[in-house]
Amino acid sequence: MGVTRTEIFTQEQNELAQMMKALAHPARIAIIQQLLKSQSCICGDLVDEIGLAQATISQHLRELKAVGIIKGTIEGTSVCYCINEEVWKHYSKTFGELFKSFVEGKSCC
Amino acid sequence: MGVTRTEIFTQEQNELAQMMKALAHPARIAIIQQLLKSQSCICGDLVDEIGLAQATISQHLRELKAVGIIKGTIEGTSVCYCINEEVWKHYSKTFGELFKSFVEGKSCC
DNA sequence: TTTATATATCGCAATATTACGATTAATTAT
DNA sequence: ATAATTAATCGTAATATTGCGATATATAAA
Repeated sequence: MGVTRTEIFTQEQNELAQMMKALAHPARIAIIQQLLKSQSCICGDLVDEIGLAQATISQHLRELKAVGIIKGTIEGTSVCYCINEEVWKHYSKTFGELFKSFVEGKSCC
Repeated sequence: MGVTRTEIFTQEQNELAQMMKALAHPARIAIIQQLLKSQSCICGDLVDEIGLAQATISQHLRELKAVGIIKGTIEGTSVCYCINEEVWKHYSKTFGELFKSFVEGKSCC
């Protein structure tokens, strides 16, 4: 009990859920929004702009990196993060397909 | 420690995160997919098709209902669930806007 | 009224997430 | 070499989520 039973779901369902989960925290949304605006992509700037501890931001960055949605490049003593275009497009397409699969007026109640 | 610090984020960021969270579980994705296919929308059928206990499915249904993405109608002794069109469109639009705000080739690393 | 059926809720155990201080590791500047 | 700077990781506490059996609730059938 207490563990998500991924084995009973399809790969697609698990992947969709994982994608959603990666963005299911306001700090991670904030990070993504910053990177989309594409000004400061330096980790330290993200720490300043979002009001969480450095360790916490680093943890959120790791989660986003784990699903591939961002990538980081070391620049001297700091790290520059940005959106991984390829993965971002994949997310965009997958989410888009889910939402467009809704057929207007088909609701039964 | 251990509580999401919603107070330091914008309403938009919190709302986006909450929307993602509602769909951040394969069982809830599976439920939504079933309702999109719009055959069996009866709770009991969902329990049969997804392999989780009745209590667990009921809990996931409650979470989806809590964010308004589905609605349930009592039909005799059973309950018919379906997508809430209005809320679904709102989700679709909000997610769409986030993803289309990505500017091609702007990544700095 | 009694019984059967369907769903929601309660209570609990297992696990996961969030946050942060402290520390480590790696690079740059002195 | 040493100190300063930046980010990752460790360890831990607080809280949230997941799953399910048991029970409650509500309607329908007998």
